[in-house]
Amino acid sequence: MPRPGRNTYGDQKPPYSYISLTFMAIQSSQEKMLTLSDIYKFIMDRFPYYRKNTQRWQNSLRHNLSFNDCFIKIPRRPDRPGKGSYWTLHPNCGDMFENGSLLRRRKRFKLPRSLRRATAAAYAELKQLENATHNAVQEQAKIRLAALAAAPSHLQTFSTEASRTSATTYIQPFSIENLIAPTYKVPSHPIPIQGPSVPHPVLPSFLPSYPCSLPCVSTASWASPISSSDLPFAPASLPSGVFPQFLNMPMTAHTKPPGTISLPHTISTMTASVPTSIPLSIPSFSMKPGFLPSLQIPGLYSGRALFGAFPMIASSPPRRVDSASSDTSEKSLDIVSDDSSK
DNA sequence: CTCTAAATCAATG
DNA sequence: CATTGATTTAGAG
Repeated sequence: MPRPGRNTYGDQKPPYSYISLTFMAIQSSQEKMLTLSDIYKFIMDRFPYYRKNTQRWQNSLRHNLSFNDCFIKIPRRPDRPGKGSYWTLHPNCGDMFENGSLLRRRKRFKLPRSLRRATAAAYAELKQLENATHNAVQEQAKIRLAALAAAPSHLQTFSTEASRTSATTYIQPFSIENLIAPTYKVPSHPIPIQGPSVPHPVLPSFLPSYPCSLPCVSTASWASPISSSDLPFAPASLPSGVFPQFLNMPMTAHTKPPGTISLPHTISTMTASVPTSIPLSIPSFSMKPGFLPSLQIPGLYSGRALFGAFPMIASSPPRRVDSASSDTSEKSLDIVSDDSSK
């Protein structure tokens, strides 16, 4: 009995349907999600039969992707450009081949009309989110550039009383670094986001795992421009019980532009409440000037702010907050800083 | 054999 | 690349 995984069919046609092949390809991937060309490659790598007549079977495969509800199209992230969407498996289609036959299923996996519409709506929503997020980033860039042209007085409202009275706090008050990544102390309460707001859609429970950023605009502070002892983040709101796989997943912090910082930390705990919140533990790490950090947790889908973690600077001066009253109310936060001294 | 999933061809966006 | 329809092929019971 041939098993999927090792190719022993030579030039003979493997006894798998296109659905099976696609299923295998997506399952084999780390993120359970592949582009069309990735799927092509998986099949052609494993089964020499499909190295010929590509036009024919690839057209059939595309037909299958569109036709079968068990395949869901996921939009690309803006930070992962390329052609084509990602394809993933509907989480409820796992028992499609429960009878063992990968050739023909007992029954087609078909979604009710309403769910098909919901899937399409979620897809549209995600694309909208990408746009909104991009717009938010652009807006922030404008605001910060405008701040560069103007006096930096309102930036100082982010700083503490002590730093405002200290002439040495801003060594280069007009530097890009101070505008893009200004030194400021964030109080125990989250900074209200001003300017363009990012939509906060409901997470469809049927959407699959997906690496994403978390909406992390919240309490945190860091020093500019080089080293940081804390990273801005908030407990992430997640649907409960849907994605157990994000436990112990590595996290990375993305900067824009450019680059990625790998955080040697994983999500260790997860409460069971609804919505689930994840206490994140993040050590100190260095950031270069000009960053827009965001947390990335592979394996977790969230249709929320794709660049939600960067600190927003309000176009109008926010009310000043005194960091001295640092009685933190964020009990779910679990910040681990190996830089105990600031 | 019947039923219907799967494959194929192909038009269209 | 993606969607959809029409049509044929073929697996399962």
